[in-house]
Amino acid sequence: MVNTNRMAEIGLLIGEPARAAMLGALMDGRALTAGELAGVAGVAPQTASGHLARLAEANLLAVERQGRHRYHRLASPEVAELIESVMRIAAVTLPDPTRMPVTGPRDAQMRLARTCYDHLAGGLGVAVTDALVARGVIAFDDGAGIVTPNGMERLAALGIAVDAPTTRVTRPLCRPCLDWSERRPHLAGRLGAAVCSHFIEQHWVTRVAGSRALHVTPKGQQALRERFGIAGIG
Amino acid sequence: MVNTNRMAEIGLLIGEPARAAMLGALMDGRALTAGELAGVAGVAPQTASGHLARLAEANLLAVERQGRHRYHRLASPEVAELIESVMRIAAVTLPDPTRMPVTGPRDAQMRLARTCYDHLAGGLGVAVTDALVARGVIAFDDGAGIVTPNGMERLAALGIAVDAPTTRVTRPLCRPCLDWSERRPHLAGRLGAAVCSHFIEQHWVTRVAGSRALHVTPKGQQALRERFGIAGIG
DNA sequence: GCGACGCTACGGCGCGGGCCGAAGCATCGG
DNA sequence: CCGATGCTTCGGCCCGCGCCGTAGCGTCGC
Repeated sequence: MVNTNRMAEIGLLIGEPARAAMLGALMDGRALTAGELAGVAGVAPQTASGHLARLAEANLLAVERQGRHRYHRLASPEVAELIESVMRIAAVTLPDPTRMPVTGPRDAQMRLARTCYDHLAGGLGVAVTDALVARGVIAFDDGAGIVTPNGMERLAALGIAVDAPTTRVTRPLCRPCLDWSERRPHLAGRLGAAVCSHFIEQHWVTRVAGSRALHVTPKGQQALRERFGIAGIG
Repeated sequence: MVNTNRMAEIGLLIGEPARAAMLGALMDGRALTAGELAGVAGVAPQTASGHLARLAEANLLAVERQGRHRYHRLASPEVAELIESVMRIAAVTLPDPTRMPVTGPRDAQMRLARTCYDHLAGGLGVAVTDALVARGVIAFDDGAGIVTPNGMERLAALGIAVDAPTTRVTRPLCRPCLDWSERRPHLAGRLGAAVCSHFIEQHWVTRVAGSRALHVTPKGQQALRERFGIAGIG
């Protein structure tokens, strides 16, 4: 039997506004310093330090020191999936509709294009996913995803290479990820990460400082039109 | 942007031993009374009542009154997935290995066969899943699952019918579920639920009172051998 | 109607933990 | 070497909340 006390510990770690904000900020998959995380959480550095120590001690975060900075990132894709589950519930089961989050320009940009741990999400993520489905690269069978027999070749033709399976328990190659803004599945898993990396390497998108939002460059808009038949993003 | 405060609320609800125990107990998909849940959590009825009210108010639980009893169940499959995510992290990232759960006879039975929300898990769940893969009914492509083109016919031949897609956002038909004891994926989703229902209706398995564990009947052992080529379970 | 039972509402106790100020350690720049 | 910066440790304040005792409300059996 899974220890329910251990479950409660996990919940308690998420169940504090400052820590929840930190975990949410780390959902872009990058590593942030303790100071930056203190900023997003809106607490003093000492407070943040304590929170981060607890999160790291529980193996939810991985810490790496570089000079006088300490970089923190989510310990594993499994932790990202956990946070994602929480976000999905948080977005859907609002007991009081009046508490809906405020929508501003930053919110709009997030909805248009952003990262979700290590893959594309928002309008861009869904559009790219739809395009890959339409082109017969991947298929979503009612909530589960697969790569079609010759899908890998077509991906290679697009210049997208997927890492060989890691030695550990294999992480899903092609996983659907239902996110809060679009309420529709988009491409996640190892393939989703590869696509996202490719978009960034080609400078089709750039990260917006201090946010999970992505900016689609003119070069990216051109690539989206010509290679994926997508217009009107960015 | 997803409200991080709302995220913290969700975490806080899980982050209390009594509530975590209740949510864990409800992972078998059945509805339990407030009194039963108080027993599971090891707290007085008044305390349990307060917890359940909070969980219901946050839409994590659905409540149904029947006479002088109040039956509580997880509000949705999404909530079950959330709890499952927490369990997965709880089982994997033990900071202190000495805190591993005690293994007893009850634990052994749980590992052999149990329900996971609404589908089969444990050794039985994995064995049945493997058998369905070997018979070409379903396929798991590196973590994502699909039903093969003629898989539905073969399922119908086995007497297993899957409900027509619900009107709401479709729940995955064939989803892999990685659980804590086997560390291997087993069949979940609507199809997993249909398989589990079929096993129970045919009296191949029976629920063990007060537990998520399942008992495999002699009739069930025969069916497993003849129809799925599975031996040595139960 | 009456008692038993399941559950809920209220009040008060006590503990855990979040918060920041002050101080202490490392690291970098000059 | 010295100051600035990033981060952590310690200590004390205080709020939140989990807990149960008591009491109240609805439902069932007789």
